[in-house]
Amino acid sequence: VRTTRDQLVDVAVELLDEGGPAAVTLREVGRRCGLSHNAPYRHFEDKEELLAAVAARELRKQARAESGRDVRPPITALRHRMDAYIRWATRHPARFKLTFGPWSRAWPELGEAAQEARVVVVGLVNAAQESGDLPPGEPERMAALVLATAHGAVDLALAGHLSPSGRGKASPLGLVEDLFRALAKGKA
Amino acid sequence: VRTTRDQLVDVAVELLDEGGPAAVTLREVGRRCGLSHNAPYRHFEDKEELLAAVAARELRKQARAESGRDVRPPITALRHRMDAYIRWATRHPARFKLTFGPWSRAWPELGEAAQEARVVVVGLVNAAQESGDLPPGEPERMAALVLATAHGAVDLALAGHLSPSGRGKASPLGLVEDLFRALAKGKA
DNA sequence: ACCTGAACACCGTTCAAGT
DNA sequence: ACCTGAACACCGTTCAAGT
Repeated sequence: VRTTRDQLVDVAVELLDEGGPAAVTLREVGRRCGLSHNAPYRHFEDKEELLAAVAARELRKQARAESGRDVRPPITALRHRMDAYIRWATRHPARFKLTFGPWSRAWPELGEAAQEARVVVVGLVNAAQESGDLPPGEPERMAALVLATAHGAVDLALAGHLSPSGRGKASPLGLVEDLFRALAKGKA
Repeated sequence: VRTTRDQLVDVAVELLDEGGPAAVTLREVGRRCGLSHNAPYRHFEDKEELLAAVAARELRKQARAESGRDVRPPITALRHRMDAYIRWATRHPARFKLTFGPWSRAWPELGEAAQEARVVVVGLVNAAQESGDLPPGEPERMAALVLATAHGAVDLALAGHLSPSGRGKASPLGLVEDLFRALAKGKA
């Protein structure tokens, strides 16, 4: 079903991609939907709630993308998952930044989307441990380490702060692979 | 010297800490300095340049904090450095978020501050390699891995997305220590 | 339940003018 | 060189009113 609410979220993403966070305006969102300048208030408490809905939907979409592929070995599936995350952030930096933006309240919908993304990674880490590609240890914690590295690497890369000097130039995915190597050696 | 420009940056940080990014307003910054509502335009091109000045100053201050301590062994000094970074971000989330916010132009001052922070970490990684606490390998790249993990861990923690489930609960510093352990085992 | 139009208080930015 | 005051175009939000 394509509700007016969904359309408002669509237009918000459109504006976000076009002109960055500053371009997302309740009034313009209303106008692009052919409604009055404050029609959005019939569907969202305020601007922050619209932005939270955008963030939750995009993060959930990302979490479910490419999760159907059942690649072997599991460590490769895990690498593909983190590669998808990094490519998503690189391709849609404004959406990525919004997703982890500063919220003045807690948004359950967004928290659930984040958990959904986390659960997928924990499952892949678990499988990689069973196949012997990753050492034993609490999967939740190891997944957090993998996610933190991928997330931080791509965030620093977007800011242009990921060692732009010539030697030892690092890509976000390259750093994740470095982490996998370090973890794998630890198991031997 | 305490120039008017410095005072404007001070007030901007004050507003940022008080009410988040939305509270930082050129007009209010002017007012709090006892000037007219658009006096800031005599010192900054536009709002973004003021924010970039704030970000650059805060990041540089962070990079230089606790860099004088000469702790042994070097791996401990490196851990202290990352701990300082994590505590800074946790204590001043709005400054941290602003520092890595989305800029429409490149700000050399900010880039230099980031490089300054990076150089410190590269030096500590190098020392830890020489003392045998970290395995050999390009120091720039290993430093990028360490920084990415710390940065991503604290960013996820601020968003409340760092495995808030009971078991395997991870703190940003705990994840950095996990990384050190994985790297150290690799050297043997 | 959803929408409109006027209204209020605010903001970024520009401009003519002052010292 | 630095500052002021008026002005313009915009925005988030509220409210009375319509269907």
